[in-house]
Amino acid sequence: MIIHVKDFNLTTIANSGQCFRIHEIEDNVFNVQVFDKFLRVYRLSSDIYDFKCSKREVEFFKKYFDLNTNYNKYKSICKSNDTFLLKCIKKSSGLRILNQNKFETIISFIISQRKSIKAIMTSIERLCMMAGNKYKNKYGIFYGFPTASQILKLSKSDLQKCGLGYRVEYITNFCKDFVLKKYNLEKMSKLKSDELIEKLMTIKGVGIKVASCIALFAYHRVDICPKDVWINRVIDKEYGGKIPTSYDKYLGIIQQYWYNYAVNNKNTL
DNA sequence: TGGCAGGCCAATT
DNA sequence: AATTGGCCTGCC
Repeated sequence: MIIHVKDFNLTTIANSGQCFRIHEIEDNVFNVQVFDKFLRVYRLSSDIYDFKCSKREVEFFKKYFDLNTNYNKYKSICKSNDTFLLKCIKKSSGLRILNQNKFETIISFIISQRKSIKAIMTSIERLCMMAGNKYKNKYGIFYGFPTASQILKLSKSDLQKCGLGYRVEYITNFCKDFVLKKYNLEKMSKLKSDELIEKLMTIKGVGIKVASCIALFAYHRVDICPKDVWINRVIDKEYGGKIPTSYDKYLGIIQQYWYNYAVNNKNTL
């Protein structure tokens, strides 16, 4: 299915740190995995992509990639004298905040703490191979993201083989609570952003940073800004330690432009 | 090849 | 309220 879309760059998104299962396997060819779904994507030109899936699934993935949103409304919040942000936006065109699977995002960002993106990807891939559904298509063999009960079927030593370390108990704790329906992830969509963060932080192993990532990347709370070392560095060096309050409404989006610029220009920050 | 990586928690001031 | 040590492991 051919998709015409402006301001969408899958390479930038794959490296944006918000997702861990989008791989550019060769130039302009992508494997996209979202929970138990697989999508092959070909980039035909900067504005034309070929999504190899049914018409119905296209709607799912358009929502996933947030393609029904015009990002100019976010970009226009940038103050005209904020040359740093202007530069970030310019260098990060095509970036989008995904609408990710909530369960997968919670587990993934619990794993993310004190790990590099590469190490996160390795851990998640192993976890999927070990516990997820195996399926085959003409593009190869793939593994779905495991459900809570699939994760709970693994022994502690199996989980350790995924390189999860001390996070194992965080993950099994949450999976147990989840199957007991202590958390209704869909119902939590109704919470206000601060209440959502508070609720997410009741999960053991989820602090303010991980909760903010979940709120932004799975609940699409574009006002929430996860603050990692790079964002703190940007705030310190470019804004004298204080973020302009006029960005509040879309701070999560702004953060993503900052982050993308920062990690690609580590020497300048 | 040691130090660090996109934190969190519990204990301590 | 703010600071500190410990935690597991993979990666550069």
